[in-house]
Amino acid sequence: MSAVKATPSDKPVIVLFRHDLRLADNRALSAATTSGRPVLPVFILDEESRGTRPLGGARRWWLHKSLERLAEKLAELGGPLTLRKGKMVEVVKALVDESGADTLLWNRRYDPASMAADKALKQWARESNLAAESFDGHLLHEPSLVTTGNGGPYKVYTPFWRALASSDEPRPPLGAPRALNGFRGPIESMKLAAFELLPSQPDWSGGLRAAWMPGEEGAQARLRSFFADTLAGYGENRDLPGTVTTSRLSPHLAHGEITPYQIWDALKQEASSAPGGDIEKFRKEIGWREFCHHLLFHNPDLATKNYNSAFDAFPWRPDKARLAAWQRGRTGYPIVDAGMRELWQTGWMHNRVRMVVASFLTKHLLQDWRQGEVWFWDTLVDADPASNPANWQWVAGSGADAAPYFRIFNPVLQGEKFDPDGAYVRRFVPELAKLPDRFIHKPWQAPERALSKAGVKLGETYPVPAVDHGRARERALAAHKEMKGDA
DNA sequence: GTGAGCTTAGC
DNA sequence: CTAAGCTCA
Repeated sequence: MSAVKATPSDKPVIVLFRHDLRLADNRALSAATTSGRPVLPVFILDEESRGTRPLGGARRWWLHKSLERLAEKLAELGGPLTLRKGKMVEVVKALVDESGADTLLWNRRYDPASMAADKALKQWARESNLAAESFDGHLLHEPSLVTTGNGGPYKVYTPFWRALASSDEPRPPLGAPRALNGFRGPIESMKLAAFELLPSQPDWSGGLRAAWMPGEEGAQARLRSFFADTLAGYGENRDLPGTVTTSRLSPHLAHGEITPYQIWDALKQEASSAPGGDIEKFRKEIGWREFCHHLLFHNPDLATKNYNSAFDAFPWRPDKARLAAWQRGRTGYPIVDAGMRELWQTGWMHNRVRMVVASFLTKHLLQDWRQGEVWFWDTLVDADPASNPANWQWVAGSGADAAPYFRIFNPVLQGEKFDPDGAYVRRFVPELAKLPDRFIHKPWQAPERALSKAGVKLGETYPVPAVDHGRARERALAAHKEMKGDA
């Protein structure tokens, strides 16, 4: 807010929206509105700045829907959203020229390309005698400020979490501005449709529309229903994909429709009335999100480079047919196929199943984790530049604080343990729906009579397993030995 | 230097 | 029961 006060003028203030598509707990927007000066809210679709990773299809759909809602709400407040396309710095320069603005405000981003673009923007503002100020909102703790006793980055989650727990309590969230003194000058805005964020032919977004309500109101509704229906028992139930057992807040967080400060505060209030392990368990998940950003901050190549460089020697076996079978949910392992189909249909996958499918791709099929990371990036509505690569590397064994490589998930046991009645498999792999519980996770073991009664013809209506679990496991362990040089 | 402790399990 | 170092204070 200091940047605004330090520059007494009636000139407009530009507020940049990026992945902070909300009015509440938006410090940049609040700083602008409380200044009393004309406010020009802007969203720039930047797919050109150096190093920018183009958004995947699922996030593009979400972005369209969320911008639609944000624009409506800003218009109601009196300051319509201006849409532009191009390199962040160049477009802002043009907008400053057109509007006469002398102040730029934004909420900070933390992926390497975005940080570089924002740094360049601040540099240009300084050289041009413009005020520029950035604010927190996306993370509870600045990744650069969390350090070990030696001043280095953390490599293990638990000490990182302890460090967060012993640091300052996150600030309370801000409310939404009640009014907005919108800039009145003639500023041209692109039409949202011109961003071309929605799928054209064919329109695959029906499942996404049915599953989600993008936008700030959808995020708050999700938070409320999580607290009302799911938080009690979260610690125990969160591993069960068959019903709603997790918060499902991730896409809202990824787009900044809700902030971790708002969630943290809500948890705190809930804890005062109903203390319990479930709340702490969920806090730790917020902690993992922070840890992933910490890892990305200190390892800008996290999405493309093995965190543990020993894995550079891992003998992956690239195979397009196997990759395609995994992507389309046709591996012959029901829990894997259900997960991949949930992803394809809804743009999201339950956390437990993400681990199972990632383990299957990297260990059973020996496909490079980067193949999986790219697929998730394109298909997840919550695709996050930090969480996605960090968790892929965690599963693959190349990441920070990764599980020992020899712990290879058994997709049958995982299915039987976490989807015991097969409800999840039945929903997303309907061709197996009529199989009895005891065969739902291993149809190849079902007697012919049970299969025909359920209308299943292995190899026709549902694939035979792409690999045998036991042999695949031995092959993965051998590959790992080869990597270590003691093959 | 030293010791405690380490998300998610399989055989 | 296995099996791996290695981080962090």
